[in-house]
Amino acid sequence: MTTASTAPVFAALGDPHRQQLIMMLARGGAASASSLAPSLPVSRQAVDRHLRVLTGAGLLERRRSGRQVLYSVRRAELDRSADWLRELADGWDKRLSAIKESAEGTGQAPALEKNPTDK
Amino acid sequence: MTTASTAPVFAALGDPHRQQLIMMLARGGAASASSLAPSLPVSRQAVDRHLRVLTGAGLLERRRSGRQVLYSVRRAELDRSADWLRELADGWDKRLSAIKESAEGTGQAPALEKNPTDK
DNA sequence: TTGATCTGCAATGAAAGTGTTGCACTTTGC
DNA sequence: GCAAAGTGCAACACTTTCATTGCAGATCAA
Repeated sequence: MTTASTAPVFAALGDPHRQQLIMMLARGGAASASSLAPSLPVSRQAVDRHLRVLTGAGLLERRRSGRQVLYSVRRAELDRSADWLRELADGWDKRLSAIKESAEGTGQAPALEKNPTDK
Repeated sequence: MTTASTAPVFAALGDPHRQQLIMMLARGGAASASSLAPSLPVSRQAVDRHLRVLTGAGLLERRRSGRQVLYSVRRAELDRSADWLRELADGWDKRLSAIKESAEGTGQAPALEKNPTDK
């Protein structure tokens, strides 16, 4: 399964400035740190560091174009993380269904209160 | 639109231990910090703090049951974050389509290189 | 009431993240 | 070559996060 490999992606998306940057890139197309910086209340260097964090998480792509470096969105990684969330939610849904069924069968409160890890 | 309100959720999901905890809760049902702690290589207090972070992000629900406190998954918040990701990916897709269309019309490389924020 | 179990909270320290400034380097156009 | 524009990187301060230990308080069963 998709274990903890999505953690860096979520960590990267966990910063408001980085969210803003990736939204700007998704809507406006590829852009450089210098061109994005004026839209944020931080320095050009700080923006570049954020973009590198996003790139490191696999969410962005870097490529050189003349004297500037352009960042653009990598959709695959977005999809992967969305899938992880969906699987998590579905797992929880199955759990709820199983509990409901069990409750209907026995007529009493199910194993929700039970510890999954007794030692 | 869903702006930066999902940032705390992603930040909460950005830690491997917290991912592990929420997966355990989704699969095993509600549980307390004490019962979850033996499955992780950290102390009971550390686990409780992680669970509180997840709760603060809206991902978990706390309720008292006798002498223990049980945490369980709140599906709504998972869905909200998954939606945010999907919108982001879709936005990028639309952008790509527009570029492709523009390229077909003019017969040359489109605005991918252009800065969206000129100042 | 007593003892065992579980939670709540404070203090502490190590580590990582965020943002800044300053400067060097590369590329481009004249 | 020279200047302008853009990127790369290092040092620094500040804040936050992660995890620990220790102890107090609450709850339950006998």
